[in-house]
Order: sequence, then C-alpha cells, then structure tokens
Amino acid sequence: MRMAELSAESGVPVATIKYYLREGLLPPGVRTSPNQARYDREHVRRLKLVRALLDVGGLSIARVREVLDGIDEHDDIHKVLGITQRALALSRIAVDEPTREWAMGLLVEVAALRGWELRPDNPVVDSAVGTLGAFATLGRTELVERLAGYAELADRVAALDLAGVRALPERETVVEAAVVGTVLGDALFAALRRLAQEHTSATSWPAGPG
Amino acid sequence: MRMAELSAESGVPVATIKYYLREGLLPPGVRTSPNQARYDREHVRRLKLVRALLDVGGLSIARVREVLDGIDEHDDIHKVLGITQRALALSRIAVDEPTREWAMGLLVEVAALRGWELRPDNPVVDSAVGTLGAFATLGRTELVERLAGYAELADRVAALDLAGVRALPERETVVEAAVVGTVLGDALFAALRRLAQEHTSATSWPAGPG
DNA sequence: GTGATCAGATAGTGGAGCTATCTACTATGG
DNA sequence: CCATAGTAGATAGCTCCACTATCTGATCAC
Repeated sequence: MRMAELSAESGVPVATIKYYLREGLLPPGVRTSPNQARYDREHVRRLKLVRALLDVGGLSIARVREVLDGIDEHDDIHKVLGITQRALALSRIAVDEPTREWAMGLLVEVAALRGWELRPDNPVVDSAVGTLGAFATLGRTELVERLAGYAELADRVAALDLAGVRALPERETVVEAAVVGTVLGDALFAALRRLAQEHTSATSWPAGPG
Repeated sequence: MRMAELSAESGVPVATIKYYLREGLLPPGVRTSPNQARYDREHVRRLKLVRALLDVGGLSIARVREVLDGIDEHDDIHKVLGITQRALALSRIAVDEPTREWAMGLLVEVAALRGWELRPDNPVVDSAVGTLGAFATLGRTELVERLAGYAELADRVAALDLAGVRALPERETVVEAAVVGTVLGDALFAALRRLAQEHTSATSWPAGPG
C-alpha cells in the first residue's frame, strides 16, 4: 500500500499523515528504496485509532503519543490504563485550599463506602477533587447527597467495562481494546446519559418551568 | 467592587476579565463615570461559572457564550439544556455510511428498549452515533452486547441528575444549576468511573496479563 | 496634586494542529 | 526510454484560539 492509498483508505490527508509520521503517532512504512516506503493494514488501523483518540477522546497530539507508546511498549494493562487515565485527566480548575480539602474529604468518604483505594499520586483523584471543588465553588454543595448514588452506578458501569475487556479473544489486542474502551467509553456514556436526561425530563417534568 | 478586587476575588487576571467582557461572557459593570465601573458578587459568580465551563467542561469561548446567553434569555429549562447539549456535542469522527447506518440502527433499538425518543435534529443523537461508529471502525463491535446495560445505567444516572435539579429551592437558579450539573456532571462521573475501573480491575484481575 | 488605578482600544504572543512547497528521487504506462 | 505522476523528507507557513501586553486619556484615594 502506498501513501495515496493509505490516505484514501483512512480518509486522512497525505500532508497530515506525514505530520503524524513526524510526530511519531504512526510507525514508518517498510522501505523499498531510499525514498519509497510501503504501508499495510496496521497503518490504516493505527491511523483510525489516532483519529478516534483525537476527535472523540479530545486528546492532544502529545497525549495520543503517550498512550500509543504505552500500548506499544507495555503488556501490562494496568500500566497502559494508568497512562491513558493520565492523558484524559482534565486541566483542573483553580480551587482554594479549604474547598479542596472539603472535596478530598468527601471523596475519601465515598471511596471508603465503595472499597476504592485512593493513592495520592493518582491523577484521577485530582480530576475528581477538582470537579467536586468546581461544584462547591458554584454553590452546588447539595451534590453530596447524591454522590454515593453516582459512585454506586460508576461501580456498575465499570463492571460492564471490565466484562467487555475480559471477553476479548486475542491477547495482544486486549491492551488496545481497553484503551479504546476507556477513551470512547466516556463519550458514549455521556451521550446515553443525555438521551436519558431528555427522556426523564420530558416525561416527569413535561411543561418545563417557563 | 473595582476591577482589581474582582480579579483577586475570582483569581482571573485583569487582562483576561477585560477579554471576557469584550467577548460578552461577562456583563459590563455599573458605570460611575465615562471610564469607571463597579462590579458585584454576580460578576464573581459568573466569572467562576465561565472558568468552570472552560476548564472542566472543556467548552470553547464561543460555546460558553451560547450557553450563557441561553441561561440569560430563557426560562425554559428544556431549551437551555438543548443549547448546552449542543455546546457539549463533540466534533464527530468521520464515519462511512454503512457504519453510520449500523450505529443508528443500534441506537434506535436501544432507545426503543428504554422508551427514549430520538429526534433526527438532536445533536446528542449525532454524538452517540458518531461514537458508536468509532467503536465499530476500530473493530469493537462486541460492544452491542453491553449497550443495553449501559443504557439502563444511563437512565439511572439521569434519574439522579433530575432529582438533584428538582430539589433546588430558588426558581431562578434552577436553569443555571441544570447547566452546571450537565457540564460538570460528565467530568465527575467519568472520574468516578475510572476510580471504579481501577478498583474492579485490581481486585478481579490482580496480576495483569503482563 | 500626585501616584495608582481604570476603561476601552489595539496589537501582539505562543501553542496547537495542520497544510503547502520544495527537492531529489522512484514507479509506471506507453 | 521517456513523460508523467507519485513519493520521502525537510522546512516554512497558515489559521485559529485564548489570552496578554501596551497605550491613552481619564479618575480615584490620599
């Protein structure tokens, strides 16, 4: 497969593919001469993965590279998922110290309830604390009453996630599948949640407050 | 309250506040003379909301403006939430037509199961179809087996969301609260889901495949 | 009245994600 | 074998976004 074909197959412009090659998001093709190379199905596949991480996952080029390097270099699914979660961790909002401590206390409480382990170096903990802090900063502290409920549902969603990964046949694709599931899974569940919100809102609050 | 105080209170640099004023994200202060103005608690509050939508929600300046205009101009919570959902809708991945139809069929099936209404002009439907299409493009079609499960859990999360909005005391803050809940709610649930994934993964798959 | 602060205007900055052009070379159809 | 199209790699440029900095002329606080 030559460059033009790879471009047509993946829907990504040639100039952009060259850019991804330069950035190390795509491995170089097999050289057939000093300035010629061939590509294969794996390149198409990788290219689609890159676009999914960029477009759907909202990752930056640098984060995509980290995740892909993780997939390529590690068999250990925990390590790769750790990298992926770091890549997805949001730039947290600036939260003052008391609010931060309040949020952390809240999270510790819920984690204890669910048996979750909170390691201080976990970037996901930062994300959660930042988001809870943002709620508090905006005066939505009554969230605490529902947090345990959300945590329980998160546990059930996670159980489904893991069941999906576990069911995969080929060992080598498990790591990649887990990454795809993590990154796209957020987008999918968010969309389902909104559809459900619309339904619930329309049926239980038909007129609206206007 | 003068500009310097507003900046200190909100943690946003003066130059940035001026930029937000120009962009219409923040209403102008009350004039005390041709080149002087005063700000109040509402400005601090609005500024915090803007930062939350930008940092945690990941919205662009233009999307934040749309959402804020919606909050200011409409009492109807459905309309404002529609605008918010449009603002959150991802730039969808390019998906070929057969895949798109497959994804749409899948979504219609699940929606029927849950009683959701899918209107064709709904941007959330686009998001969901695009994300399902991305899964398929990457070869993760076994997702279909779990989709109904996710949809059921999405319904339960949405019920919790609505309960939170319903419980609010003041009529005028309900719309804003719903927006905050929608935007920050995604980030929060995603973080909880990852903590739950780590827990489930560590306890049920302790060694890892490496 | 004097130094700090202000509003508003305009211009500039830095990063991200491409996109375009150039050169020297290679593949391919006739 | 030649003409044309395609290719690798290098480099430069582009557009958009979210600020950030500077300037001017006026006002405030002491």
